Amino acid sequence: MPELPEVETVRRGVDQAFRGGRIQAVEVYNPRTVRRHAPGIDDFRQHVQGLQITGSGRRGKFMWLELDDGRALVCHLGMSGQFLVITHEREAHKHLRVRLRFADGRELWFVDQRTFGFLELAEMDGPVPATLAHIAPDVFEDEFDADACVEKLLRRRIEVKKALLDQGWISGVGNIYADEALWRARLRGRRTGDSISKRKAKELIGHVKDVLAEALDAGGTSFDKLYVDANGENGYFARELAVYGRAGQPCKRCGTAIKREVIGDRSAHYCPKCQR
DNA sequence: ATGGTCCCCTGCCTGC
DNA sequence: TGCAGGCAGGGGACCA
Repeated sequence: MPELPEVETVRRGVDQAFRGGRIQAVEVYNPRTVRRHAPGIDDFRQHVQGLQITGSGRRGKFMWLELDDGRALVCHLGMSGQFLVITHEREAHKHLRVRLRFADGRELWFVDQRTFGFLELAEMDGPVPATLAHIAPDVFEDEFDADACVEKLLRRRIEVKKALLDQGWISGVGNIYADEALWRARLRGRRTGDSISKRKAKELIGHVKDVLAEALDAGGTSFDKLYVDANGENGYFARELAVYGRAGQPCKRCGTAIKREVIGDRSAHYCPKCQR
């Protein structure tokens, strides 16, 4: 579910609440959530408990908590993952998968309905965890190279929409913001990378950055209870969406009815008149 | 390396 | 009312 703006909003909330905190105990309620930790649940618990959170980071839709043993607790929210800061005792959430108990009595809950999310322990490899080597920098990172990105897109034969969802090219963009950036660029997601002009490709990258930044300012996009920030609050970008989820409604630029199609097994929303 | 297919899950909504 | 099918914001394993 969550894309870069939502993950960044969550990261900020968790960082603010728990930077400097010490993890006293770890409880894993669903083994699937730590499936990427090969040595298993017990090993995961033993290695995480007792550690202090010294900071946090994010690349694309992956976030991590830096630990005082030099490693990182890497987290991906998948389609429905949430981190909730728990300050007062309350009944466990139905989809609580992992509970981190802190020395001061507070808790950090990893709640995840669909269990596509995961937590894993990773060594740091420079600025990012080693397990994220295959994930490209996102548009807000210093390492992000817009010109190289454009050149790469122009050589790709897949649809631009698919390329935007490829985390090895640009990370952090998911189905919502891919559609929104394409609409802003007046570009059909069906077009292949090698069929567009360099100018259009540059424009698209600019719109990706803009839409992600605006969504982050609004605290992300919430359609339902599956995305809330670490304090349980909604984001407000849904009202700004131009095409995502608006099939049949008028284009905010030209009034033509927005259409929905399927590209790469995912729904794609676009204006048939002003996107070419 | 690149591109395509299929799978992992749970819950909600629609139509028969 | 019940049930099947479609759909949902993601990533990765595996294949050609």
